Amino acid sequence: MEISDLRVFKAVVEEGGVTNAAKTLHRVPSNVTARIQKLEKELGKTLFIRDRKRLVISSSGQLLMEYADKILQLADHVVDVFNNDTPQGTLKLGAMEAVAATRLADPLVRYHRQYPSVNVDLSTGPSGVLTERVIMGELDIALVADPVNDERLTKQPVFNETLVAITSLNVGNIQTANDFGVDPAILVFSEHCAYRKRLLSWFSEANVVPQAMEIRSYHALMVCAVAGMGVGIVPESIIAAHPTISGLKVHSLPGEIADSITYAVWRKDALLPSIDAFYQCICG
Amino acid sequence: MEISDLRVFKAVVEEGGVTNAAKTLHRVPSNVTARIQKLEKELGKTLFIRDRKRLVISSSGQLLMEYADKILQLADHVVDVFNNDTPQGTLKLGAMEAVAATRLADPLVRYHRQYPSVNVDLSTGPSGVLTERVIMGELDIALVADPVNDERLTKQPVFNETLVAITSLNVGNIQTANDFGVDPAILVFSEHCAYRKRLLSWFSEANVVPQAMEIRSYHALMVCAVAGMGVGIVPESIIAAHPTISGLKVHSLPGEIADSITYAVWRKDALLPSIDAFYQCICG
DNA sequence: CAAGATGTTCACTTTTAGAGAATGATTGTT
DNA sequence: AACAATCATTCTCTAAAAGTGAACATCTTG
Repeated sequence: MEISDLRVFKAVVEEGGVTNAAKTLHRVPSNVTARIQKLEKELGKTLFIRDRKRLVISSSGQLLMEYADKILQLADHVVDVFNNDTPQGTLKLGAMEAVAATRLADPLVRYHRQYPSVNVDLSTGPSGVLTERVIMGELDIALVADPVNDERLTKQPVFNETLVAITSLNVGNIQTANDFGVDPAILVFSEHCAYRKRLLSWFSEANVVPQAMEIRSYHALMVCAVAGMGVGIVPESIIAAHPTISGLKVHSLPGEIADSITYAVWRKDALLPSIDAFYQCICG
Repeated sequence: MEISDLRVFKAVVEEGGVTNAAKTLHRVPSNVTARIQKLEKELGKTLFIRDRKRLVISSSGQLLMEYADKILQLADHVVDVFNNDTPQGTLKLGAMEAVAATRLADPLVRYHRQYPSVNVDLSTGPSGVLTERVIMGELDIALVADPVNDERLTKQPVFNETLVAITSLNVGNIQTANDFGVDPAILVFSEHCAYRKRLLSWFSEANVVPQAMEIRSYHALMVCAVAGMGVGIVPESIIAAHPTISGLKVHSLPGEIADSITYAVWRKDALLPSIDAFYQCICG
């Protein structure tokens, strides 16, 4: 039983005969007869009552018709969905924690308002992991910092972030990596965090190897900085998003460390309308 | 897009590759590749991400998978329904009014208890019309009196009815058709009622041409008989079913008129399990 | 009763699906 | 590091199927 068989069957039922069905299907009557007979043989039931050269649908035929209608409706809907450029289905979105915490709320609200039939599935994680998941097809699109160059990916800048160092108030002004004193501790979000790499590269220029502490939330990270546990590196926007934390000293960093661009990355061959629509949404 | 295409697609997704899918489908890998490519070309989307000779389902593929699952489930269910001999669907049942009024309640309750997934659609009407509707496939099975012989039909006796004449109390005993007096009126259910024909044939033997009044309910018919409007012919069971009506005089009729058999009739080529099950139900 | 429809059959052509061997790229093993 | 195993794909060839068109039997209609 194939979808085309059901199309023929439905045509015969609706057009009320082989001849008319053949006309609407742009087929020849003998072909229609053959396919109906094939269906009847396959299902082991007579689908039509032959009443003096006229076909009248039988009870078995009506039973089949119920299913055929549903199946054909689904099949037609599939090609609709694939041809229409209306975003739908599930958008698997990835974002760094910092982005998810500060930049994502507004675009997501707009996106959902504009395309309510899209279900957004958000994962957070470090940039490298997110990018890999995009390449592997586990994510549709991700918002990451410092993405690798990969010919399979499209890469578009979406946010400019300024990274700052944060410490407690009793730390003096910072000009170079040496100003953190001997054996400094740094507070980082995760082992694979892109911002952490920048901080480390700054320290390594000054031949300082800091001790790293992983803290799994930006809020906690700031609290730890206030408590004098070490120096953290966060986007400026994170601080703006947590105005309730006081006793935090914010240090500017040199441009090559401070200026970070968040990119949207997605596979070049992933042409789902929901992906494109999301990118439009995050730009505008 | 055919159902077999979706089967191949689903196998590739579930088995995680062309090779294993080919194995479970008892096909050759090249064939599986070809059908996936055919699907991708047809839908205009890449269904799988080719990651160094490995296939990973893409977002478009997942979207298709949702539909494919539903379609395949329906398709499999169809063959289940047609192969299984479990009654289901809609049973289009026809019955004479007299049968529907008195004999049908019990079997229908039993039938519905035994096969709750069958929806019964009951029509009433005169025997000739019901029989014709069975032949035309509009009804699955009908309970009728005096059915025509038709080679397309199976005919099985199910009830023995005894027909009686009913009049008001002031009518004397009836031996022959002459005993109704001159210019008698007869009360009949409908123009095409099988019982009416029997009554008329009895009168015609006595060269009496009665006036016929059509009454569309057996209850009303009995009330009219009590009121002395004429003589009615009804199955004995109808009287038993209306014990509240008094003042009714019941006259036995000669055997050849009185003895009526109600038959179940259905098309020989209508092999729906629900039909067979109903016949079993009405016998036992 | 003739003329037109209707569904079916049959012989034939065209299209499509499937098999099988070869290839190139990748992974796992020794 | 070399080698075998695995995997998806391409190509050619064969088998199966879908489709065509003419002929036919039956039924309906004017």
